[in-house]
Amino acid sequence: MNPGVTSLDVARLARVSQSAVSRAFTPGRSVSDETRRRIMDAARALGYRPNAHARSLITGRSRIIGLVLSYLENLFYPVVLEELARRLKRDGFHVLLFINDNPNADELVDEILQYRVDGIVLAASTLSSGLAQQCANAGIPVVLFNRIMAAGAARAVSSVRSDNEAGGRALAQFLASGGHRRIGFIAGNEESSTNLERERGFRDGLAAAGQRIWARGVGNYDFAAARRAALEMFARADDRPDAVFVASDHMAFAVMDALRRDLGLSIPDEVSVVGFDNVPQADWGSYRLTTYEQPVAPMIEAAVRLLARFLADQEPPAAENLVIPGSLIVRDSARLPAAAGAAARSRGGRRATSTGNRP
Amino acid sequence: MNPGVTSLDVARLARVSQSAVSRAFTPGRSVSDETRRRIMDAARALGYRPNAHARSLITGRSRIIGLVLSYLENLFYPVVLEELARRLKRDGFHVLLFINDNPNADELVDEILQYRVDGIVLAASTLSSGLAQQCANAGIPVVLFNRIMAAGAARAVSSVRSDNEAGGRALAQFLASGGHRRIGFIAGNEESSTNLERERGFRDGLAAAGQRIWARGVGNYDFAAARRAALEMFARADDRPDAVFVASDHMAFAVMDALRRDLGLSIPDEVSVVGFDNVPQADWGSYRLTTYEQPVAPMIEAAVRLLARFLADQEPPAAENLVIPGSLIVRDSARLPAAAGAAARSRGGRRATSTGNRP
DNA sequence: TTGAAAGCGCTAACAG
DNA sequence: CTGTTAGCGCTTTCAA
Repeated sequence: MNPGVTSLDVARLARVSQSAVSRAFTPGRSVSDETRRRIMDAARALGYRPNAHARSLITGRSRIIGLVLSYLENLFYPVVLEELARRLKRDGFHVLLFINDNPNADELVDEILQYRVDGIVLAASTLSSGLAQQCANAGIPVVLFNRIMAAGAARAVSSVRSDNEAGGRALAQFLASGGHRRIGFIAGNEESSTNLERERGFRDGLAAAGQRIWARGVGNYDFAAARRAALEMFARADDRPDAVFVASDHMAFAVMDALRRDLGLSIPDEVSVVGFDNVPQADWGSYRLTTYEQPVAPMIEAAVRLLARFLADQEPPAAENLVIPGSLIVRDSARLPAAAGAAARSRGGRRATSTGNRP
Repeated sequence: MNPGVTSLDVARLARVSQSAVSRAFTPGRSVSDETRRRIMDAARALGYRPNAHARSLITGRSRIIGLVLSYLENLFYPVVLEELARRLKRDGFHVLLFINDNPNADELVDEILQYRVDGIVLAASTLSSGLAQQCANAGIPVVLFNRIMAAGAARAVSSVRSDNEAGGRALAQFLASGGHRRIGFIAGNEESSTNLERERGFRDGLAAAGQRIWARGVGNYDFAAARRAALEMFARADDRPDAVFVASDHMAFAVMDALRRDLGLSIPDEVSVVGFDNVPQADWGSYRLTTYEQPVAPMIEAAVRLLARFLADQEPPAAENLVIPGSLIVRDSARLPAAAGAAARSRGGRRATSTGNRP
């Protein structure tokens, strides 16, 4: 037990001043080897650890980053969370979690601000932009992850996202060149920037191939809703889509299950399905989902750098809206373009970057 | 912008003392309505929020709970995380995340202790018990979630887990009465308490039916390793298991995919598969996994109460090791006992509690 | 109910 | 390199 061992206790035991103890525990401050040793011995004997709250009170930095999420069932978010926590740990930061699915949450702002987090990563695609704005106004750096501010909102907020439009376009082109002629789309949350961009890119891509969306449903980024949308879209046996782009992998799994189990359709022989995100499950044997990858690690890296820039600069730097290129991940859930077919089928899965190839 | 608005600023604007401001922001402290109104107006005008670090410095409580996890790919952990964060939020606590897969992590202890968390939930099944012990020694309440201390370790640490043994037993009994005679087992991490208990229960259940484990593999709670274990276990086409219990759902998905896709086996006609956890994906159409549920919400509730008791008491209460009963969730991945077969097959899924039935 | 004063544990100036 | 001093923003006695 060491209830409340303070730096002063350590100082006394080591027969040095309190400041010496502080220095010994602050990397980069100069202390003689001998003094440091005495201090560390004393600290160990007493079980002393610096109090992060007291430190943050005076330094003005908490070394805590707030992460705001709305739900975790879609594995994309746990992946983001894990990646972010690991990345921040390297820089000595920690993640304080805020889970909130209430779109307009004033009290959430209060909570975040009370902890004096050094920055916020907002990865809840359905949360109002107002939250980000309020935090930014309070002087806290905010990075929107996998989303952008609603139109017209202030430009003090940065964002990192993957290239949703290019992804939608690549998927459209892939389906079109695969010979599909009745291509459906199942949307996520229709107001979300992710869905808007993916759908726009998809429409553009189809248009370039002389096609348009043949059928459209809304899944709201929800498993059950996506299932219902798919069932409805494929209800009429005579005039079905021959392919669907589902706006997230998580919904795509629901769609694949519905198509196969409820409707007895074979994928990709009777219908092709493609998704977006490339979550780990997309590679699972039951799905082998062709999808567009969101490169989480580079996105996190970019977000952390944005935050770091804020913390380093006196003046808040201008907001940036970063777009990280992703890549098309070809697996087995969609019929392949004729040319690529034979070649790719014999390999396990293929990656084709929309902005050039990666090894 | 409100860089550093303090309670003193608010006090001056509201023409009251700093203490009055403090009281106004502390639920349950007495302030006159008039004074409170003036203070709140001033606070709003200034954009003031109390500084949680300063508060914690003097109260000795941070209202932060540390959650230690090792990885999130198994959806069980995101579910736990989300449930815990939501539950704690109700009591005004927040979750500080520590992701760590290094089994013996002294510096992790340092990090946790520096933040003066009010309690720790340790849900990393592979992390050494030493971590928990050190935190407990430092006077911080620790609750082990879904695991227990290694044998012989101190008893100052509480734990909450589901009834792994009963689960293993129920699963064994279910498979045995389903007419299976060559029953395999794929273990998780062999040192983990979860695996030990599940395996023990499973062996007991088989023994009660006059059987023993026919084949055994190790999946280490890892997707790829489980796949390999399954492939190896089923390599000899002539003498295969007719059922497998896989120690976690997450591994069970890998096993099902391997069995179906690589070996062309039909589930449950040629082989039955059962898992443990009942993660959301177990209900997905491609798997429809029969499994034993870990009742996360009650487990979290129990964990939070344990923590609350610590915080309320002066003397740390005696450690408790709580076991929360779970239930068998019958779906379609395993052949049913003959009697139950016809009845259950026509419904979507069945729940049979090991300690009596639930609606 | 309210205010004045003290101090939580630490770091940052500044001298030496 | 080291110590002294002051004070981060808050809550808490204690008196009034």
